[in-house]
Amino acid sequence: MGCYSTPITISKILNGMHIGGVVATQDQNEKFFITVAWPYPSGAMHIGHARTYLIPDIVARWKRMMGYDVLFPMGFHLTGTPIVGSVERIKSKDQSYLKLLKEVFEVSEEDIKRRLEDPESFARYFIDESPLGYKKGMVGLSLSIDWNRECTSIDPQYKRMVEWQFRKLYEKGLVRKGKHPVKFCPNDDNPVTDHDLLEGEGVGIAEFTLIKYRGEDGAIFPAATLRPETIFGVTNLWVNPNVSYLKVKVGEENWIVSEECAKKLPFQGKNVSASTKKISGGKLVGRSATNPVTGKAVEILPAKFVDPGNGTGVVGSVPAHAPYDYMALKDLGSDIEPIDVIEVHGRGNATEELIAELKIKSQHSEKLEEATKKVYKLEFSSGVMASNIPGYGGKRVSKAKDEIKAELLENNFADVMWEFDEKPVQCRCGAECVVKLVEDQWFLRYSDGEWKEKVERYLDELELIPKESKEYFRNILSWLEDWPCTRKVGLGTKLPWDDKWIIESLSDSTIYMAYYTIVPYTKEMDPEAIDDEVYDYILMGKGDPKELSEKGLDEKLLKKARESFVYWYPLDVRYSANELIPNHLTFMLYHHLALFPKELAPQGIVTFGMGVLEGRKMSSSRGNIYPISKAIEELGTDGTRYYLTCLSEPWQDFDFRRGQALTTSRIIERIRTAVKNGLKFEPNEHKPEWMDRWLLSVFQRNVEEANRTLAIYQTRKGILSAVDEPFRNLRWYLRRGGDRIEILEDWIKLMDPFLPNLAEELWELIGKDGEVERESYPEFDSSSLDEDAESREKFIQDMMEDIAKIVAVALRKKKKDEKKIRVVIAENGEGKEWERETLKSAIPIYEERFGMGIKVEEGGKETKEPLPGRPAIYIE
RNA sequence: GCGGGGGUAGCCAAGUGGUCAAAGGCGGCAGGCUCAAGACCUGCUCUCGAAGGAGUCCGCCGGUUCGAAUCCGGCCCCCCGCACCA
Repeated sequence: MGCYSTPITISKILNGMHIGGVVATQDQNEKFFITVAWPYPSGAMHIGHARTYLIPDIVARWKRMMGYDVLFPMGFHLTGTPIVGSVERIKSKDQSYLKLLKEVFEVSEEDIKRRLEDPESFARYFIDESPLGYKKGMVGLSLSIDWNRECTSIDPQYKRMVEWQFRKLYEKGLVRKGKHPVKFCPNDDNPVTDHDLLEGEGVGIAEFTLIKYRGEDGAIFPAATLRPETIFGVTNLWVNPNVSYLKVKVGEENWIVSEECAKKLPFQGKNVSASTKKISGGKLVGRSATNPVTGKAVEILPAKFVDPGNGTGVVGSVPAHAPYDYMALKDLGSDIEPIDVIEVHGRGNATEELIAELKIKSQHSEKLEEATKKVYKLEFSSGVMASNIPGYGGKRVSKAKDEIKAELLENNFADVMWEFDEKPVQCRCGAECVVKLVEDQWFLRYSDGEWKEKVERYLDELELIPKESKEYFRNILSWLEDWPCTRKVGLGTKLPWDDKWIIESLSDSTIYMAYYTIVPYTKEMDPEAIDDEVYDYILMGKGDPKELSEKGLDEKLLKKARESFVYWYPLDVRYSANELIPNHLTFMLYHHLALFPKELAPQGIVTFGMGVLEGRKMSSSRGNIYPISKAIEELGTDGTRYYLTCLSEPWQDFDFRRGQALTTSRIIERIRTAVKNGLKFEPNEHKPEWMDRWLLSVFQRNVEEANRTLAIYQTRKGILSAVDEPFRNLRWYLRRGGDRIEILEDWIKLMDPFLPNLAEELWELIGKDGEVERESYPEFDSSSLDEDAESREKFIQDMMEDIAKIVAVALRKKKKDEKKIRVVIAENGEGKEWERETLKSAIPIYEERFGMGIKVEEGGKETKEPLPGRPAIYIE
């Protein structure tokens, strides 16, 4: 297999031509600033990444040829924990990870030791050095990136900007401290993300209300519930007679909870004094406790369904609305009557009905789970509080729930604790995770009404592609809450006013597009000398560069940085994955709108669909990736570009199939061959006189379509119009006796944004100097349109199809020897001359195609009269 | 559960009221070129049909309409996101 196009790229690299990239110029043309989500270099660059970076490259190249000053930069995101985690795994000789490095990422034993045992060096390895790394992949794909702007999220100058950004937000009151429950590994003493879990991915955290029933001796039985509104219907409490309970001191109170619960409470901000006083559940049975709201005493009864590992191990019993409670009372033979506190319009008690319907016989029935869910859902969505409930009668359950809970908490009648809504949740280290309440976490206040509204309003001005994503954004805003923006571990920028925290990775990369505009200048600055005033000047135009220069910075450099920012900002289009809409892209809008005037917020967002490989999710850890280096080797640079582009539009999902890619990408070779052959043609006198006009005409239609679709970011349609269609037309033209390829120059220009290496190669081949990419992109010229020529060729093609049908039917099971085709044109048709001339020109291709002689006649005394424009066809 | 997207021929994928048996690509088949293979070129690729026609077809079921892949209602199935994580 040939690397069709790579030799040119490589020769450019050798000639020192900025490794295939393109340096942005500020020529005071119209500017176009385009960025794409920067990669996190924790492994090999694969074909999915390749498409992400290729699509904006096509647009950047097109805009450049359209005469824009284009800025298409690239940086690398190193913030966060995965790289640090990978390095840890190497140090601890994690065999499965080492295997991945060696076998999938093709890292040598030596490089693992030499380069990968430090996070920054690890990242640099996958950015610069690895043959499977990002930069080699991007260069190999001929991406026209301005590498002068390369930067990372841990460059000191970048960190200064993030510090500036956070202090600004802090001053505006948009960052504040708060509490939040998280998944936490007690063994590692660290919060865990879903990614770090052995089991329990996607498990949610549910907030239980602990209702404080006071026992006779003053000890509190905190009954855990998800339904505080049922407190009015509690008839008794449940404990499990077979488990141990502890009396522990929580703050000033004595609580009786299960042993498991006593271990969890300290993680949830409860001040718990250790206690060794065990009480068996059985011993609690028979005691009584007082309902804090109704003041009624209720008895403590035994129930085996009570799970000591969930909540407190103490449960309030609401037989009217909880199937478990109902059955447990039945099992005990108790005469306690259920108390209805929720009504569902138009039906009786849902609990009793379901128990009857599902034929549930005891508290051990498996069907109780199902019944419980149904009752809960029904009563939550369509239930109202019974009319006799003071203060809440008639209120919707969904509303009353929160109000009652708030009231209970306010009166110290209740507390809260968190539990996973599914179990088990197990850390990679094997330990069982707990819910921890992080107390001094910093939050970005995305729930802030004013801030949120700004974003919401801006959505209407923003160009969103595909436009469906606007609905998606709106939906995100409807539920987006405050975002915990700091972490204890990982790479990144320290929170400027509280340096035990590191700014979390999605929060430190919300305005980095602004940073690209100034990298060439900040690189020259001493990071120590950069303070908030410097960024106030560069990004907001405040202050005087002359005064600032006294900090030890070059005044000219400062001015240039400011000019560059002003020149390029705002961002014209942002490319990113649609899975980043719920976080990064939304945050990007928030931060821009908080820090800059609306005019400087990103103008457009294009979101990518998902990619899969051979129908399966791409996954480095499972080895299901197709590294970009391999793609370039097997398909060639332009072959890879071609296949990735025509696979689907950017926002659509795609399935990369290597086998298909191998055959599809052969088009590069076919075009090359066709052009080479086309150059050798001798003038052909049999060519119909309109053929050249035809070729120019249909080519103009391709030009129009290519420009139209690129302008709306439809690169798939774009490549079909710029590459496939002209090629198909060219082949028809040659088949029809065409002999001079007048469109060649423009066609090469047209294909350049998509297949730059092939374009350059052909450009040279046809004897042109310089580079195609410096030429102007062809623009639609309606004066070349030729309706007559187009309808003639259309007529010929339609007739060919009709003849083929008739030949197939007429000659079924017969030999075509000595048969002839006779085409009879209507003699009364106005266009009979036109028809005859057109059809006669096609005789050679018809004869070749059908292997029979063909006659074109007029009139005739056939049974069926031919219609004008619809000649009759006879096989005889 | 909530929200977003989707189900079109062997596969991928265009297609938003008639011009649709449905573009294009891949695969398959046949022919040409070639010593041969690859590449390249041409044609065929739902069923029936001795004349350009007919039938069936776009996840399933109904409806609107002279006419539905396309519009409306209901159902089934698939993918993605639901947060402290890049």
